[in-house]
Amino acid sequence: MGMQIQETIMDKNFIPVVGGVGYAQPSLEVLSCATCSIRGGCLAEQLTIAHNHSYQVVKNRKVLSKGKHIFRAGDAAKAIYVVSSGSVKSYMLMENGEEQVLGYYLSGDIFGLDAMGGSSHISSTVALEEATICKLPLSGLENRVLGKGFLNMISDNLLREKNLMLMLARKDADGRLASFLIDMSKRIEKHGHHSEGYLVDVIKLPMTRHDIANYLGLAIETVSRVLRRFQDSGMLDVTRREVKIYDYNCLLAVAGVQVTY
Amino acid sequence: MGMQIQETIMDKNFIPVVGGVGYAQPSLEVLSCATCSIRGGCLAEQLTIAHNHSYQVVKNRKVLSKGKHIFRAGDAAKAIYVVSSGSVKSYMLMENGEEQVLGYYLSGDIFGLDAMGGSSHISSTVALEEATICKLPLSGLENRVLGKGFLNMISDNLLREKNLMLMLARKDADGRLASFLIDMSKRIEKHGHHSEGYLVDVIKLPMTRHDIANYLGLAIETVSRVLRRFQDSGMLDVTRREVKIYDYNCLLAVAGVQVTY
DNA sequence: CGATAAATTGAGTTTTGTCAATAAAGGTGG
DNA sequence: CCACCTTTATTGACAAAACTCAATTTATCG
Repeated sequence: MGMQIQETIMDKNFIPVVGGVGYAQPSLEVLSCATCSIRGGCLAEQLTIAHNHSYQVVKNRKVLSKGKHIFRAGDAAKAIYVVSSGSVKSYMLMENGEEQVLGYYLSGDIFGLDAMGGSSHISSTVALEEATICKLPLSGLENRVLGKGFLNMISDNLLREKNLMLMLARKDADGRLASFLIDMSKRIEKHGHHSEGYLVDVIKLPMTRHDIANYLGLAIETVSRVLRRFQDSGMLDVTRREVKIYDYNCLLAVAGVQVTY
Repeated sequence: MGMQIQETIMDKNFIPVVGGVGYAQPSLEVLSCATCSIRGGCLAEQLTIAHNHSYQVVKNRKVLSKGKHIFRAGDAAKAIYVVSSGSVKSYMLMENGEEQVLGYYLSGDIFGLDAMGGSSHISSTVALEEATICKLPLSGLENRVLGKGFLNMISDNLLREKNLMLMLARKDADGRLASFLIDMSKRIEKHGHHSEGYLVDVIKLPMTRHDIANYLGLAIETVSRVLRRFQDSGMLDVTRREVKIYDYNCLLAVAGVQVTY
């Protein structure tokens, strides 16, 4: 692909590296695209697949420690981010200071689309654990050409939102937890961290019960109790953040309807 | 604006008309852009503002009677629709045959974005009353240029979804109903159907209690009871589909937090 | 005008939230 | 490395919110 990739300092948090294979500059802070584990190809290339070659693609990659923000609501930013490893939480702060969790992004997920159209982000994003984040500066998103990857990204986003809406509008606490666990399990599996070949699917939840409850519109006590009930039924085992799923089909049944294409 | 507007038959439901002023062909079925009451300019123009003039803009407008579908889930369609008058309901049918209402679109609202990325719509849209719908065929959405209007559209959509999510995750029945009424009131007002200068804001709900309940994730009896309670408190009057709002500020207080820029 | 659909209202049950106490884990500094 | 403190999670008892079932009234449509 005859794409121009250039070293450019974008901001003090994200240190740019040369993309492609063979130019890795390994360090604790800066990683190259060569070590990227994202499957299905690099988003930056997809985003510019129908590109007229007059723009430059800059890829920045950084390791953020737990609790560090990628961006905050109000930040003027026209960029899209990709989780290369670890996990992040997207949330909004309301007038009363309360927080509403909007979603979680795991390895391979794309986030930061809420800045489109507006000049600044409406939500904030924070690392839930040590995470590697790729920043794709999209200055001048206007007047750019839509690649297939871009449309798929918007489409995936819409589908995920519809699923969440469905969950909040139609499901009880059991259904919400089951849906949540299935979603997490699927997404972890998708990106290669799944223990294939085993009967037991073990997932590690990167967020607190408080965050799960907030996201699902439940009280944290309800989250605890439902997980306890799931465990008592033999469907799974929970030990704090670690969940061992024994009966995936049963979990699917409890979750009820899902939205898919 | 040097835009090419051409008469082209797109499908049997939507009969194309010549855009601009002076070429109206009034009939019960076909209306021209000249009679369009959408404020803030035509979307078709905004969508192609940075256009390279090699594509053609086709505008189709049609009056649909109550219960008629604009599109159904699975329909292969790359188009965006605008409500010129009346109202429509967006919903999904789940495996068990149950319906989930995703949203309502009133005069001036844009819908049909769920087809982006995928080759077909994931939701269905039906007229709640007699409605005039403009169809903007966007064949070859890929490789088109993003105008500011397009980005704003996506941005507005995101904001509305965040608000719904917030409502379903954090608000009780009272909050949901209050938010819903405020949202409807605002959107009716925005497009000029508001009784300006009066102390009483009268809105006509185009959907059934069943649809409201479904959308808000409540039982229809709860919707009835909450509206009754609102009426007893003197905040508003409800007579079936007609709502007279006496104390907008009180309604705002009950609704609680809202998401805005 | 009658039949069907939509909306209201009441009674009782279920689900979920709130308050409170306790236990376990993780982090910090001596 | 351990003790301490803070955060996170669990569990129980009770209260509040919302749902279901059922009956009735009121519109709407043919």
